[in-house]
This record gives sequence, C-alpha cells and structure tokens, in this order.
Amino acid sequence: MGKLELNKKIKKDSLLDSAFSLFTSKGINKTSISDIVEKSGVAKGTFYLYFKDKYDIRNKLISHKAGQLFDIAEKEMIKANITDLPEQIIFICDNILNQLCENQSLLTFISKNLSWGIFKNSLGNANDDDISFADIYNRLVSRDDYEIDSPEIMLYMIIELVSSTCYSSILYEEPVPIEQLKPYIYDTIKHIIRRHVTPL
Amino acid sequence: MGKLELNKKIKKDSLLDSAFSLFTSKGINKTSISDIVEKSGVAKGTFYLYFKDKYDIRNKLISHKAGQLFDIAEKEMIKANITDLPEQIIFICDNILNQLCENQSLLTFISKNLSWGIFKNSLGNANDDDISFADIYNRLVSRDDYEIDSPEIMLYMIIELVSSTCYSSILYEEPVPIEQLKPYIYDTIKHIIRRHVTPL
Amino acid sequence: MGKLELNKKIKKDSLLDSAFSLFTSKGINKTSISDIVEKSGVAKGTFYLYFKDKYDIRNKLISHKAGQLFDIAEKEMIKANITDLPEQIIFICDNILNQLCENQSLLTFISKNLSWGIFKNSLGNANDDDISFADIYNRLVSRDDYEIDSPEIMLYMIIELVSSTCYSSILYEEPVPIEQLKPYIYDTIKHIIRRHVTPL
Amino acid sequence: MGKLELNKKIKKDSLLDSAFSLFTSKGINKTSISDIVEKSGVAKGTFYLYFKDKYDIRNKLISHKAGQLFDIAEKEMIKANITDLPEQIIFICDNILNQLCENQSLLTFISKNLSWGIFKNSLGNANDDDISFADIYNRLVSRDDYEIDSPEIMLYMIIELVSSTCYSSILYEEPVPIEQLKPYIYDTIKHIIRRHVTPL
DNA sequence: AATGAATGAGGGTTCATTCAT
DNA sequence: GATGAATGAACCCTCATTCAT
Repeated sequence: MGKLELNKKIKKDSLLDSAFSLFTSKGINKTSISDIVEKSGVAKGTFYLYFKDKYDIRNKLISHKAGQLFDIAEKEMIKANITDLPEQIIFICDNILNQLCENQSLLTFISKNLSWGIFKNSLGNANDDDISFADIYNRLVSRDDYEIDSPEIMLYMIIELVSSTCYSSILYEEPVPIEQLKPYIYDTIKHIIRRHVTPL
Repeated sequence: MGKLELNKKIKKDSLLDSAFSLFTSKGINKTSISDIVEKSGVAKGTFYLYFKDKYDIRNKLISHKAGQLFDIAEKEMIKANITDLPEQIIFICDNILNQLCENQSLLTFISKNLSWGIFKNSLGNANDDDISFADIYNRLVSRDDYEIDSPEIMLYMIIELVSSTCYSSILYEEPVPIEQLKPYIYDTIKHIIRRHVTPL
Repeated sequence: MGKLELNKKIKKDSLLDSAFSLFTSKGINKTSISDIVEKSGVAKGTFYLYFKDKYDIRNKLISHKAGQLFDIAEKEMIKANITDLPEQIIFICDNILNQLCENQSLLTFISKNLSWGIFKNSLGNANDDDISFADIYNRLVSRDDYEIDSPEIMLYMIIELVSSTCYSSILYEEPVPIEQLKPYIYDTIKHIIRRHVTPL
Repeated sequence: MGKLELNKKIKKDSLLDSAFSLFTSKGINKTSISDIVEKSGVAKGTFYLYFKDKYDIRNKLISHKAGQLFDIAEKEMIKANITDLPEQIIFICDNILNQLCENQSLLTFISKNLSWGIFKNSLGNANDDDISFADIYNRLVSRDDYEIDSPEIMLYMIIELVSSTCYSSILYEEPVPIEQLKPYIYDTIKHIIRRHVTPL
C-alpha cells in the first residue's frame, strides 16, 4: 500500500471514528457533517470524497460494527471449543448481548438503525477489510452434522428477537434488567432452534 | 363541550391528522412544522399552542395509533367470542399484523418509533379520549382462570418479537413474505405463552 | 394600506433596491443573496418570503426597470406634444437611448438580460403598481389614423435593433460612439416603420 | 508536430469539445470545471495548464465557433459563385441563420455570449489554426468594385440586427417563427447596405 | 386564542484552485 | 507534463421559534 493510499485510509478511518463517536453521543439527527469533519481535523469537502452523505456513513458504520460484534463472538466461541450447533448459537447470542451491555452507546447506535435490509446488504457491500457476516452464516448452514430447515428464517427470528428485546432491557432495565430477561430469551431461542434444526 | 372548546379540539385534531399524514408519507425528518400547519390550514404560531415540538406530536401520535391497533383487535376478538387466553393473544397478534399489512405507512411510522418506553408511557399519558392499552393489559392479568408468571415479561417478549419480525417481512418481503413467516411467529408465541401461563 | 402591509412593502422595495444596486455594480453572477440581504439590513430568510431565488428578483427588476424606461419616454413625448406616429417612435427610441447613456449601469443590467420573452412576460406579470408596457403598446396599435401591418414584428425589430446596437456603442464606444451611430440607427428605424405603417 | 505536441493538442481539443457540449446542454453557470475534466477524461489540474478559468475557455470557444459559422458561410458562397457584394452579404446572413436553425444549442451558446467586443477580439487572439473573421472582413472591404462608407458600422449593425432578432424567433418562435421574420430582416439588411455601399 | 412576518443560526453541498507526488 | 486528493470559503436554503398585532 503506497503512502498516498495509506493517507487516504487514515482519513477515511478518522471520519468513520469521528462519526461513530458523535452518532453515539449526540445521536444522528443532531450530528452535522461539520461536527464530523471538525472532530476529524479534515476539511468539509474531504467528507464528500469518501461518503455521499450522513446516511451513507451511518450505513457503512452499522455494517462494520455489526460485523465486528459477530466476529468477536465467533472467535470467542472457537476459543471456548464449542461445537454443538444449538450451543454455538446460544453462545454467540450471549456473547453479543454481553458486548452490548458493556458498550451501551454501541447498542443505542445499532439498535435504532439495524434492520434486516442493512444487514443483508452488509453481506455484499462489506468493505474489503470487513469481516463479513456472510462467512459466519455460510459456515453455519453448510455443516454436515445437522439439517436446517429454512436457516434464513431461523436466523432472522433469533436476531430480531434478541436485538429488539435487549434494547430497552439493557438501556432502561425495562420491563426488567437484562440478567433477569436472559433466561426467557434463551429459552425462546432454544425453542426456535429445536423447530429448525435436526441432528443427523 | 362549549363551542370554543370544540373549536380547539378541531384545530388540534387537524394538526394531528396532518402530522400523521406527512410523517407516514415523507418521514419525520423531512416533515417540517411549516408543512404541518400548512396542511392544517392554521398559522405557525398555533402549533405551539398545542404541542411543544415535532417530537411531542410524534409521541402523542404513536400512543394514539398503537392504542387504536389494540382496541380494534380486542373488539374483533370479543365479537369472535374467543375466551381462551392463549387463543386470545394469538388472535390479537394476528389481527394487528393484518391491520399493519393493510396499512403499511402506519407500520413504517409505528415500527420505526415504537419502543417499550413510549408504550408504557401511553399507559399514563394517554389523551383523555384515548382507549388505553392499560385497560387491555389489566383485563388480561386479572383473570382468575389462569395464573400468569411475569405477565409483563411475557407481553414484552411477544410484542417485541411480533413488531420486530413483521417490519421487514411486510414491507420488503425479506427474508420471506409475512404469510410464510406467520407460522413460525405464532409457534414461537405459543411457546412463550406456554412458558408463562398455567390454566387453573 | 395597514401598517403591516406598509412594512412589507418597505422590506420588499429595500430588497429590490439593494439587488439592483449590487447587480449593476458587481454583476449578477458575483452577487449573492447574502450580499443583498446584508445591504438591505434584513435577515436572510426574509429574502425567501418575497422572492424564489436570485433569478426571480432579477426578472422582476428587469420588467420593472424596462417599464420605467418606456413610461418616462412616453411622458416626455406627451409633454413635447408629438402626435405623428413615426415621429413618436423615433422620439421614444431617442429618449430611451439618452436615458441609457445617462445610466450606464442600468444599460449593463438590462441589455445582458432583456429578452423578448421576459418583455412579453412583463405584460402580464407586472406588479400592481408597475406601469405596464402593454398600455403603451395598446395605445400605439389602436390608433385610427394609421394602419399598421404586423405591429408586433415591427416593434420587435426596432427594440432588438436599438438594444443590441446601443450596448457596445454606449459602453465601450465600439465600433463607434453612440452619437456617431445614432443617425444610422434612426435611418434604419425609419425604414422599418415605412415598411409597416400606412397613414390613412 | 512532435508526438508530445500532438498529445497536448489532443488534450486541449478534448477540453474544448467537452466544455462546448456541457455549456450548450447545461449552461455555463451550471457547468463546473470538474464536469469538463471528467467528460474529457483528464485530471483537474490539467485544465489549468491550458486555460485560465471557465470564462477563458468560453471566450475561446465563442471566437472559434463564430469563426466557423462565417467560414462555412463564405465557402458556400464561393461555391454558389455569388459575386455581387449586397447579394454576398445577404447570402452569408441567410446561410448563418440556417446553420443556427439546425443547431439551436449553438445558437443558445453564442447569442447569450456574443458581443462585438469578443468578436473584435477574435480578430487578434484567434487560435493559430482558427480561420479568422478578420480575413473575411478584409476581403470584403478591400474590393475595388465598390466604395463602402463606414464598413465597420455597416457590419456592426447587420450582425447585431441578425443575431438579436433571430434568437427568440428561432428558439421560441416569438414573436413569430424565423421563416416569417426573414423577409423583414433581409429587407432591413438591404436598406442598410444601400445606405453604405456604392458600386463604382 | 390566533396570526404569520421576521429572524438568523446552521444545515448540506459545491467547486475553483493548489501542490505534493 | 500530468495527476487528483485536499482544501475551506462561500454558496443557497431551511426552519424552529418568537412576538407584535
């Protein structure tokens, strides 16, 4: 990577970092592009060399951050040497939930903006250096020790269930704190898995 | 209600209607207070006699519209003469889903903004003439033919599951159209109910 | 006219005056709306209460200023008690040319922007208080002591001839100063009139 | 011409072509230098190696395109074997008018920007490879079978008359379509010529 | 209570120009 | 000579809010 290429990457990453920091602290609506470039220390026009507008940088951030969540969770799972598929899914959910508990501003950012559409998008549009959600998905459905009925529906339901229920529980402890809610969530996830997965 | 009282109600309702129509067609971010008052045919200053700002009117609309959804569903349920609690819950979910299918702009509006917080809020702050979600909730938990373990958690999970999964499925048929998704949703709801409800 | 109405008129006129002054001194391209409102001493937003954009205020100014030119010329003509139609036309042309010599910034502004289209427009859209070019045109063609063949073509040719030839001659004395050019212009105008007008 | 020389000429011509195409389709104000270089496929900085700014390239284009008009018209005239001076002038006017009818975007571009000043300029500054309007002018005034009184004034008046009257007539058929206007224009041109030209 | 003219900060975006490579 | 990333001033325009009427 040439010096110039490197410089561009630094600028872009700096913009992404600044945007993320501002989006999570002030919210997207109240963050202006002026804010982002000021925090990045680059000129206003530079922003438009890398992103179309505020929503473009938001979508790229969501894909990136969501991918990171899954990637970290999977790495931990492998380290823990878990091989049973249902256990793997539960582990990943739990790990992600824990990451979000530790990083509530990330939760604020992701949960308000994550949708299945953007998620699917991240399969294709992922930046070159992004760890893609696609890999995890593919490793999951291509296992030969299980037969999965409609894996996409299963994942969709699990993801939506987890991400929608955890939001208010983690951030506001409403209706109950997350630790109290977890057993119910995992019980439901197990049920969903049972419905879709058959060991061979 | 005096003539003056009535006039005020007309103005306020007109503002609410206009705001709803604009929010659902252009989105909240792109709707200005100027747009709302213009559509309502009242003066700009008048808006501030009734609402604090755009987000105030949005929250009131969400409570109101969400309440309506439940109210309609419950009325239909009574008409259908359904008394078994699990069946009641399924019926209400199905009815609401159908309402949202018929009214996708309402779905766009609600789903992007509905959160447990605002929902709970609607229990207290409901406009005087609003049918409150609280009533339905109370009727549900005070039945003497069932024992419900953590009814709030149960409802929370069901509501979040339904509202989060239906959004992308209804609007974009992603990952599958809602009719194909429904069996999986209802199966999961039944599981959740079984976990919480014991017939006496 | 109420106090409020009067205040609005003052603001609008102030904007028109400021715009005219800036357009003639710096040119339209280099005049920004910020410049105009600053010179007027009103807020930026106020501009948009009265005009759509820079080109809107320009067109209104052109109509207005062109109308004034004709109005002054006609008034002088009446004062001079000239009744013969060809002499009237020559008189008006001469008077307008003299006005433009005296007011070269007006010439700069008008000549670069006057087109038959905008001119015709001014017949209809004239501000209420504008003296309309239409009146002069109508008085001219409805005389019963002359028969005019295609009066619109005649006027079009005279107006275009005069306005296009005077521009460079007055401002840059190119190819010759206006006083030297005038005989040729008037000779040509007389020829055009002869071609179109028959005394009865 | 060396290979390098040739390469430079290609770049420059490409910039001129792109600019012309954009100026005529979007207008000068809405054409940016970015647009021009993008269309040309050269880098932004390259533009400044050949032109000072947007108005520099515009003036060069006007000279060039106006020169072309005259050059084509004269070639056709010679081909048609017309030798009588008044007939030559009429022929050239008619030919140019026809060229502009066929190429209305060229008319838009030229008419809004052509002025006697730029025209005279083209006599001196003409690009090396341009056919100069000066040649035509000189051939015209140096004939020994006619005496011309003030040839510059004559040409000035004819050019301004034709270019100003044809604009709205060709583009908007206002006040009448060009074919209907032509007899009046030519009649007036003949009158102007008669006034200036004496056969010897 | 109702109006709507006025505000002016601040938003997003463009673009001519520079200069290190 | 050629490049194109970077600049940042300047642009147009919006809009929530106020307040005299």
